[in-house]
Amino acid sequence: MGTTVPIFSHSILVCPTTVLNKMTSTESAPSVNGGQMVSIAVAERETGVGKDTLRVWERRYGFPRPVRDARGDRMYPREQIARLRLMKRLLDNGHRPGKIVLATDEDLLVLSGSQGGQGNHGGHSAVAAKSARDQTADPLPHSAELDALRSHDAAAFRSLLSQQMARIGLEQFVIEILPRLNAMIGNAWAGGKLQIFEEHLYTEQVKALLRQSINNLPPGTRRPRVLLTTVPGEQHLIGVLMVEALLTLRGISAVSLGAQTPLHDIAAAAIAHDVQVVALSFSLAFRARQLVPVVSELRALLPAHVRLWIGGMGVSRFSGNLPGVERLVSLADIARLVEETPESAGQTQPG
Amino acid sequence: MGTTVPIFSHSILVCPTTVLNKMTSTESAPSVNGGQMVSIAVAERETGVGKDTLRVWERRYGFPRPVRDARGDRMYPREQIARLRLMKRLLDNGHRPGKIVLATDEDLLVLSGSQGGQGNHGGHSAVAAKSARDQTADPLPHSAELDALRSHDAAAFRSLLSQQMARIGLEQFVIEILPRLNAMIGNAWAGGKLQIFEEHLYTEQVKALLRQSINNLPPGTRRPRVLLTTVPGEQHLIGVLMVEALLTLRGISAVSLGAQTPLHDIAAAAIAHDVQVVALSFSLAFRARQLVPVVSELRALLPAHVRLWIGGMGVSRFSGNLPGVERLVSLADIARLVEETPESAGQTQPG
DNA sequence: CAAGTATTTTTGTCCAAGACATAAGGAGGC
DNA sequence: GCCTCCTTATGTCTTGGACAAAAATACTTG
Repeated sequence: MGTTVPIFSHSILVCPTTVLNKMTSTESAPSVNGGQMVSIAVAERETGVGKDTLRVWERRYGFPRPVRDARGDRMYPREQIARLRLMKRLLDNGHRPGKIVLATDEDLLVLSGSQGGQGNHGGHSAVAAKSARDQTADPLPHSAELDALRSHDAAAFRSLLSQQMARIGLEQFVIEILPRLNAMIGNAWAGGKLQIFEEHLYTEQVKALLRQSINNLPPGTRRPRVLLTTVPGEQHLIGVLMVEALLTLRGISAVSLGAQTPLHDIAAAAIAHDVQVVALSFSLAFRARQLVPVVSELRALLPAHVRLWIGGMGVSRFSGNLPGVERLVSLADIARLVEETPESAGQTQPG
Repeated sequence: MGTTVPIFSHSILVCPTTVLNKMTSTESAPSVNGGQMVSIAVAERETGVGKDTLRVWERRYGFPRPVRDARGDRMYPREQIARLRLMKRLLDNGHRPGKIVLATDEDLLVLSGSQGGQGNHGGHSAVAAKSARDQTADPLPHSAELDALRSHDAAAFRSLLSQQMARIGLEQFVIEILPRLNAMIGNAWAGGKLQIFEEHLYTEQVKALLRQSINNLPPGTRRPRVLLTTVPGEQHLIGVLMVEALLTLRGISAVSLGAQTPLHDIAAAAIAHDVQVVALSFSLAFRARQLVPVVSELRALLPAHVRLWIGGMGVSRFSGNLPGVERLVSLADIARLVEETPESAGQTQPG
């Protein structure tokens, strides 16, 4: 998912890290102890907050404050898990743990409901939270798509998308409708108005529709050959699919490697597949600070004659320029970039 | 990916756990240091062996033996990562770390090549390994598909798959060809005969083909309604897609939430979508130790009337039974499970 | 010798407290 | 308003020790 997605931090692929810790018996034991305690491994899995982080929060902020079992191991009560989940969501929206641990549960709920997707980082604090309570929460534009998602009607949602696509065409659909939808879903999720599984459903349906559309197009044959993927740390593939659709629409051959290809392997693949362009997609969930170093590194690994395109919401917030790297500010830029690629000159009609 | 996939441990979406630990720069930095070092977080992601376990192995067995960066942090050379992957694979097959750390790389290859997917647990040891050396090492069956992948010809590879599917039909293709291919790719990858990006390409192509096939079928309408997804920690979606294809082939309505849905949200989705069945896919990359606890936990979260199916290579190696959970030993079992589901009785013809 | 039980070894996960680099926030200057 | 320097906040990593569950081995008994 994700290129252009305003995204929900741990939506579809949040968690994975370390691997689940403690074993099964640990999990069964809790249920014996009154039935509602979970080990630190389970807590990590259920909240998306790492074990180390859970311990350090406990040490620094005094929360969470798990009880200990006979062995001295942490056992988290369900309520703390629930609160951790809430906190995690706020963290993903730009809040800081030091601030929100002090807030009351009520404040957390208000915070999660009041603020939009991104942008408003900074000044948030427990205090700001209270003032926010006065505001009317985020108006969230009404849309048939959102209604379909909220009523869990995958077929209806899919139909709505298909109809729009049929009406305005794949290109316009990808360039105009999808970015808007992505933003809307992202906001709804961030505001707690959409559950995680509803957002998963959205992502799956859009991906399926895009893939279907791409499959129905004749395979691209024209230059430049483009390699599509995301870097490690970026799980969202929607952006890649959107670009793949636009390229294939123009008869350009695109090869997708899916998400999170190690940089070294991207470079190896670029050479093996003999592409002229490598295109990367970055969602808002991608750590902003990592963008420049990662892209620079990949640029260094790639042969000089291979162009590097980067796009997605994660790139939009970055203003600088990197030598040898081309930014895809809007999806419509693809046309321009394609024309600017020398290898394509013979076959595309500029202007 | 992954349900039934014999899979390559970190294929497409390896990482996730906690959030990527060290940053990307960690990943990029190494390339500066001679180009092939990875942090412990990355090592965990790429090998499937937990951080704690990596450290304890180093302490006890002297392997892996990472170098240290300026900060004193472990940096694993690529070769050790490759060896760890091989070891992980053997562990998943019932070997024990204390034995195989002593074996030579050659022995590891022989072991991984000589024995099939599962079954032969028990007596394996380094000694057994050596005797195995007499056997011909993993012959890696020659296949046109593998050749196409190795020559990076996505179109040719896709054609091969399409042709086979057209010849024997989607059902047989999913039940017979794909598991074999997955196993072959997994072996090739584990044996270092396939690069990461080649395996990414494989995964993407198969997923695209499956999705295309599913889209071409009429949407399922019959009971039971099935919810498909994977748990946090399991990124491989191929298994989910395979099951989705088989269900849709039978006219059964399946809803897919993609990979890594938090357990809580799986339960919420099951209720919201009013499904009779939740089906999970586990690849070999999924930590064996976590299977029982995770499944038990989800079972507890789900309403009693919702059935829980688990399948994939990650489940095959588990022999026990869990109350209220049904194992999908082979893909062909789907027919049986469907018939056994009460809600479907009115519409399916048993026996 | 088979089968079952007790004992030993192996193995993964957890804990503690500390260290440190990077991110975010804020101050100051152009 | 934008950029740079400085301070604080935060997450990840480190070491060495501990322990329970699983696996392997030894031992008993029929």
